[in-house]
Amino acid sequence: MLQLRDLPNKAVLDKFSGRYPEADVSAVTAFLHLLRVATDLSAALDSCLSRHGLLQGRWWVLILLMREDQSISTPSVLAEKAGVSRATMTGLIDGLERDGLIARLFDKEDRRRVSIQLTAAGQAKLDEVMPDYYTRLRLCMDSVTEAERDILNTILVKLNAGVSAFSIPNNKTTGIPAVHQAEA
Amino acid sequence: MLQLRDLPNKAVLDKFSGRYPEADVSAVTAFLHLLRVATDLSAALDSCLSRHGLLQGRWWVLILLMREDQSISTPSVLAEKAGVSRATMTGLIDGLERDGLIARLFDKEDRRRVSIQLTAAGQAKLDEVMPDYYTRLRLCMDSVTEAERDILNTILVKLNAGVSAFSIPNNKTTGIPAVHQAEA
DNA sequence: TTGACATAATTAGCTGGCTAATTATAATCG
DNA sequence: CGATTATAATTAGCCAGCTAATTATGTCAA
Repeated sequence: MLQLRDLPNKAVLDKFSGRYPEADVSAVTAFLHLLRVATDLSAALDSCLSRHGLLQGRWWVLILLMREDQSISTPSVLAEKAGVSRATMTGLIDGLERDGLIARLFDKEDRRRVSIQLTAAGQAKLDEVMPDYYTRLRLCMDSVTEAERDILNTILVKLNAGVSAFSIPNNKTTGIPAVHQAEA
Repeated sequence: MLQLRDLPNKAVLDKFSGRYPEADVSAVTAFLHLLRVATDLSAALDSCLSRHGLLQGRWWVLILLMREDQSISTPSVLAEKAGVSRATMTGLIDGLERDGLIARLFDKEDRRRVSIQLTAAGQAKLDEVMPDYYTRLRLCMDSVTEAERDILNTILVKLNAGVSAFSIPNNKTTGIPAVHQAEA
């Protein structure tokens, strides 16, 4: 994700909105601000996890396993739930297996399948990481009131619905007939 | 950034907050929701830009140049403002130069320095991309009211201040004496 | 029953980020 | 002056994602 160190100030916004009348200044400001803070939060989370020898991808796999009964799942399901490709999940599992945090269990019934199970060491790692993560997150969000959290969620739902606007064909500005974009 | 496809539901949150009393459920929910939506917005922006042959890094360099008088800057300043390393900026500039969107100008005074200038083709590319971007962004944010945008910004400022909580040493949960962490 | 297709996981190779090392040049101080 | 230090950009090589291809296995219908 883009690391926006230098958000536009008033003068820059005026310059751009002068040249591009399509610009909605408060929308641009809020959008860039959101991306910027989310990137910083993500980096901060990484720095917290790395103290425990984890990164977001591997940490999330452990969490997904702990959510399951018996702490068991499969690579393809984990890939889907973590939002990464199966190839990437294979790599994450390789690393976690090497560290003894998860184990591969080969399926006798269907030999294409592999089950992934959290080991005792993996659970112990979570029991070390999660209290630290939760404590820091609580502190991070401390000044955001419950009312603000509710409104934030409301806004995020709206934004999530709006994401599709970025994929809708726009023949006016691209000059490409919409029919061609629809084919792509 | 983590691609959280599967946010925790009530049952999962209860399970985790039962085992880890440090968890603040509404904080966790809002935090993950924010990261999730920001990731989706970032990916959507990429898909918009890629229709014009750009990605976020290269697009942002063009914007940073257009902000400047004469549309000129230097690799090190651009790296700082874009939040990437100088090495990465060298690569971005290589690509943009190859496509003729920017030009390297060698400084006669100080031969270590290189200036980077937006070319006419680069400005033309922005004039093609920005209206499309702004139009889509306006649509994306359409249902978020001005009042909500204000509150969002307020919340983001608070979260930004809270980011440091992730880097504060926490000797209770890590078991590592704070003095050692401070040295690291 | 066997050929075509489907599915699961992995491997191979690409990309864009990073850090550390390198090259070139300038500035400073004994 | 000339050695040391500082600065700017680049190169080299690492890592974590990705897609596409591969391997292995299972399913189904002619």
